[in-house]
Amino acid sequence: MFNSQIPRKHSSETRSQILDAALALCRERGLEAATMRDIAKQAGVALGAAYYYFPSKEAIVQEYYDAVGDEHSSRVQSAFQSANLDLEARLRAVFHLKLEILHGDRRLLGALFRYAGEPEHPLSAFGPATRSNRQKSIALFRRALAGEKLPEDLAEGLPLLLWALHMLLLLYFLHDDSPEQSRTHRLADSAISLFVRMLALARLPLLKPFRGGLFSLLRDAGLFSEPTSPAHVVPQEEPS
Amino acid sequence: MFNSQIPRKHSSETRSQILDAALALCRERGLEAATMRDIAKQAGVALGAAYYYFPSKEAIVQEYYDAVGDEHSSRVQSAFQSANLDLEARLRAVFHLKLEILHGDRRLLGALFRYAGEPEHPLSAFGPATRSNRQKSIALFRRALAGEKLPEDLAEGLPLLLWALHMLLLLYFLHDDSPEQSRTHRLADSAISLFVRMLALARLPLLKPFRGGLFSLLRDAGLFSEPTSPAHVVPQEEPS
DNA sequence: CTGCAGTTGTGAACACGTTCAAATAATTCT
DNA sequence: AGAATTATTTGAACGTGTTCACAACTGCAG
Repeated sequence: MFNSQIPRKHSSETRSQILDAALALCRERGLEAATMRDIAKQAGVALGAAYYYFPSKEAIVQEYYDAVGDEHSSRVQSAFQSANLDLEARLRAVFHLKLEILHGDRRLLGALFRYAGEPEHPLSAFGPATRSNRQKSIALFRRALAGEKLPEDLAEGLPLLLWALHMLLLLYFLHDDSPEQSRTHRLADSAISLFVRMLALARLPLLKPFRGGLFSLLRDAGLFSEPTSPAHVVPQEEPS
Repeated sequence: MFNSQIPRKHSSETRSQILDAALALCRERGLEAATMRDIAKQAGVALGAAYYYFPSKEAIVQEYYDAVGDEHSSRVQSAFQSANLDLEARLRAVFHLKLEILHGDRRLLGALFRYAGEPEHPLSAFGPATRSNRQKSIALFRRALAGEKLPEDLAEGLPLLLWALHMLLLLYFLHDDSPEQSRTHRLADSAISLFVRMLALARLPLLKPFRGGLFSLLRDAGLFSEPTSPAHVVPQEEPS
């Protein structure tokens, strides 16, 4: 009553009925072909009800992305706890677990990049509105690198770099029509192996200036400041 | 009469009137806000006429992308001929000329990535339908690298890598709200400088296995086969 | 029970991109 | 020239995502 800041609860099961119907139809027919009217009908509600619970059609699949992120975090955590993995194995876990979760949902994933080039759009994968998701994903890579005794500059830059690599891999995943997307999995392994070997090399003092160059490049880009204050995207941020 | 294979001419000026109106309105209001009805009205034709000359709204801005590609090729060629530039200067020319052409058209550019994740879409930036454009762009980077006496693997892989880098830079460009996108320009210079220094390093035999790793990674991804036959995307290709 | 306020649900209506049958203009053929 | 064919142009109509004024329901205070 006195604060409407707290996200509304939207109780009742209607919400998940709509969500389930939407995801089922999108998985079956693809994103465009699944119309809001079909979704509402399948959920057993009127068209308007869907818009009572979700601001837009894309917001429904955004919810799916969020769920994927949570599932990914949870599975990675389990994997890291259940065994003592070295760096390469940890990275493989992060990559392959993501691909496993997404397996079979490629049609749903197409919209991931749809608004990538429109910063002001609330569903832009690189925009401010999806920041918390992004940070949660980057944190997984930071955890995979934890305890590797890296120089400070690398420790700060590599998680972001790995996340970017992971986004590129998802893009490839979407275009991969090899059976079971086996190509994407092989590509992930090759890339990780190469990454780990280069990391060993990067520790040599000989390459210090290059690391510095990469680091200041990323810093100048404003990509580091994002976690605490999104410098290059949006200024408004209430003081917590 | 006997062959309708040759792309129809679509004579008359109506076509360019529609194109001009569309680009003007999109530049002014953004892509979504410029409706086909407004475009047709501004061009002084009926709604249907726009669809007689262009298959879709997005196809109009695709035409813009094509024009940008041609303009870019032309300007790069001039720059390379007018002076004897070293590798770094050539790369700077390619990057900055592109940014110059795009300057002021960022709202038009948003759609570049819209279908990136939907391979079957005719406007997917990485799909088969836009292949010739892509190849033209990659050729520019190949030309920038020409005469650098590179090992064969690098000579084949680097143009593609630079093109990918250039796409990432465009993505940053779209999100860059610094005045005149100065941040993007600085980022380009840093990245190019870093690239050139790493290239010198990459020539050392010490790093051969890494080059090989990167090369086979790209080859496995099927990214090389694209120029002559788009292996991983689409099979149908008439024997020329 | 009655009112009443908040929540939940409805479907007509809007603007959009797109399609299409039909109308008109241009060109070619006889 | 007139006829026939093709190229261009028109605007109504379709299906879409989304909005909105309203109806129905729920829980609770009187």
